[in-house]
Amino acid sequence: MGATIKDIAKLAGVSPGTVSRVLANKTGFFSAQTGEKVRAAAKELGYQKNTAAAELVTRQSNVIAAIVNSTKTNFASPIIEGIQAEAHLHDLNVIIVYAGDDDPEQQRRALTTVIERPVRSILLLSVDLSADNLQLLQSAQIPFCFLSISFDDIQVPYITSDDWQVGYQATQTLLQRGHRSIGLAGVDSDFHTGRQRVSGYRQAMQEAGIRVQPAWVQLGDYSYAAGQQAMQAYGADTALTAVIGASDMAAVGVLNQARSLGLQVPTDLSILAIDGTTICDLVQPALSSISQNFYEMGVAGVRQVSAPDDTSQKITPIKLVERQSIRQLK
Amino acid sequence: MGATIKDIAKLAGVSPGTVSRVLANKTGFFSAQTGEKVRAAAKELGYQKNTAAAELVTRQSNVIAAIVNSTKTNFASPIIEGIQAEAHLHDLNVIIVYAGDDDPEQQRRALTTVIERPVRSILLLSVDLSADNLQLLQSAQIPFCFLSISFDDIQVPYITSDDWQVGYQATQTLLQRGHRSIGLAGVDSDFHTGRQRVSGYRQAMQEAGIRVQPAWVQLGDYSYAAGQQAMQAYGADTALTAVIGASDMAAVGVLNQARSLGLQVPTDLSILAIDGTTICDLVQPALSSISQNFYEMGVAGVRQVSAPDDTSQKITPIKLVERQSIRQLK
DNA sequence: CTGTTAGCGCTTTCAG
DNA sequence: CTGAAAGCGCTAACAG
Repeated sequence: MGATIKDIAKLAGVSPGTVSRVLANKTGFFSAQTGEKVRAAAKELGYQKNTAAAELVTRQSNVIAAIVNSTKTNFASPIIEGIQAEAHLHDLNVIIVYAGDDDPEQQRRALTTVIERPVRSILLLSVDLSADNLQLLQSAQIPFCFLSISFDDIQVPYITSDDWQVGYQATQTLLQRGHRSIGLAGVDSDFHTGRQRVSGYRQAMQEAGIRVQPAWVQLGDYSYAAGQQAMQAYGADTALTAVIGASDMAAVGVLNQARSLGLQVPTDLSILAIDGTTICDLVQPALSSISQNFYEMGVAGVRQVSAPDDTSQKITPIKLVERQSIRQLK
Repeated sequence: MGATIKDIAKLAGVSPGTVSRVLANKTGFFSAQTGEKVRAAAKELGYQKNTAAAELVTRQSNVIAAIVNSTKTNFASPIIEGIQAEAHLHDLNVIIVYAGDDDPEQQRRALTTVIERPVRSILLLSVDLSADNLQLLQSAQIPFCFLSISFDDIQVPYITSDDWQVGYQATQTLLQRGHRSIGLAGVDSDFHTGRQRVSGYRQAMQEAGIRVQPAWVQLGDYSYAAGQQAMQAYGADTALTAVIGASDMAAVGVLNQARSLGLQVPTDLSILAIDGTTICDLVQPALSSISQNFYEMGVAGVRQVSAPDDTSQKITPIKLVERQSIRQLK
C-alpha cells in the first residue's frame, strides 16, 4: 500500500486538508510556498492518489464503462476508438469489460462489475441483455446507452444505423447493377436488427417486382460459419447472381464457400457485405460494403450518456463503399 | 445514489454490521431468520453494493486490469479470452483499458486510470512502456506482468513465445520444404521481440549455408501496410521463393501485394505467417503459420500475477499450422 | 448470533 | 490561507 495524504501531510508539516487542496489544484486556496512543500513531499513518497476513496466522498466518477459482447464481432474496435476519443475530450476515462457471447451469466457478471463501482455511465456495444439483466441495469440508476443494436419492444436509449435502410440500400445497390436474384446470408431474425434488415431487403425486392424465394434468405448469426452455411445451401448451381452478407464475416464466409464451390467472385457471383470493417480490404477480391459509421456511434454514445436529455441523433449514417466484389450485370 | 447498507439495516430492523454479514454470506454469523429479513429488505430497496467502499476498507480488490496496446493488433482477443477464463476460475473480474498506439501520453493515462484505483494486478498486452511509465508502474506496488512482449535490457516479469524460436522454426519450416531464398517481411527490429525473430531467422539460414541478402529482411511494424511495402520492395521478379510474414497482418499484406504483382501463391511464392490468428483462415489461400498460443499466454499471465513467486513458465509454446500457402519445392 | 465502534483515504464545510 | 472535524459506504474486531 502506498503513501496516503496523511503521510505527505506529516512530511510537509501541514494538515491533510491542505494536502488535498493542493493536490486537487484548488488554486487560490493555498500559498505558493505550501504548494511547493506539499508537491515535493508527494513526489518523495511516490504518492498515488486513491481515486476510489475520493469518489466515495464526492459521489461521482469520471470513468465510463463499455460492455462489449464477446470478442468475436470485429466492429467493436472502431466503436471503442470513437468512445475513447470523445471521452478524452471530456476528460473521462473508459474501461471495457467483456460480456461473453450472449451468455446471461457472463452478462450479469460484467454488469455487476461495472455497476458495483461508481462509473459515470455505461455503454453497451451490441449486447442484447436478458430481461433480468436489463432490469438490473435500469435499477442501477446509471445513465446508459446501447450501441449498434436496436429494439422494438422496449424503450431504452440506443444508437445504431438504420437497419431497415441497411437492408434496403444493400438490395437497391445490387438491383441498380442489374441483379434480380439476390440472396441474404447469415442474418439473425431473432432480433430487431436482423428483422429490420430482412424487412428492408424484402421491400426493395418487392418494389422491383421480384418475388423472393424462401431459400434466398438464409438465417444465421452473422458469423463466418453462417456465411459458409448459407452459401452451401445456395449451392454451386444457384440461380442467385448476388448475395448480401449480413455482416463482413458472413460475407467472407460466403466468399470462401463460393470459391470452394467453384464459383468466381464477382464473375459468377457478386457479394455485398454489411458493416465495412477492415476485413473487407483484406480479402480478395476486396468486398464492397454498406458501411456503418462505427466510430461515430461511439462518439454519439458518450454524448448521449453525457447529456441524456439532449435530442441527439439515434441514427448514424451508412454509406456504400465500392470495392471489387460486385459485377455490373447486363 | 442507491440504497446503502444502513437503509436496509433500518428497514430490516437490524444493525449495519449484521447486514454486512448476511450480504457477505458469512454463514454461521447470523440466523436464518435475520438472513431472510435482510435479504428481503435489500431486494425491496434494490440494493447495489458499493464495492469501491468495501475495497477501501479491506484493502484488496478482485479486479485484474488488462492494458492493451491499441486495437490494431488482432491477437489481443485470444489473450483476453484466456485472461477471462482463468480470472473467473479464481473469481476475479477483469477490466480492460486501451493504451493507444505507442503514445506515451495515452499509456500514462491508461496506467493511472488503473493504478489510481485498487486493482489486484495488471497485465500489459503487447505494450511497450516508455521509461517514465514503466517507473510509474513499478512504483505502484501492484503485481504486473507483460504479455506477448519481451525485453532484454530490463528485468520485469513477462510471458511470451520464444521469439528466437519463432524466427528459427519459421525459417526451418520453409527450408525443409526446399526453399532457400526466403524473405522476412514487416518485422520491427527496434524491439527485442523483432530482433529475436530476425536472429532466429539468420541462424537457421546460416545453418543451411545460405547467405542472407540484405534486401531479404524488410523491416516494418508488423502491419498490413508493412507487408505490402515489403512485397513491393521484393518486386514481381523477386528471387525469393518464400517469405515469412512477421505477423498475420503483414503476411496478408504480402499476399495481396504479391497478387497485385501478378504472383500466384503458393505457386510462385510461398508465404508463412507468424501468429496464427483467425485471419489466416479468412484469406485465400489460407495462410500456413507459426502459431502462438495466445490464449495460454492470458492464462499464464493471470497465474503469474496471482502467485508472483511461483516459477511458472515464461514461455508459451508455438506450433506450425499448415494451411495452403506453402508449396513444397523440388 | 448481533450491536457497537473504529476507521479505510479522501474531500469538504466551518472556523479561525 | 489553513487546521479540525465530519462523513462517504462499508467491514472487522470486540463485546456482549
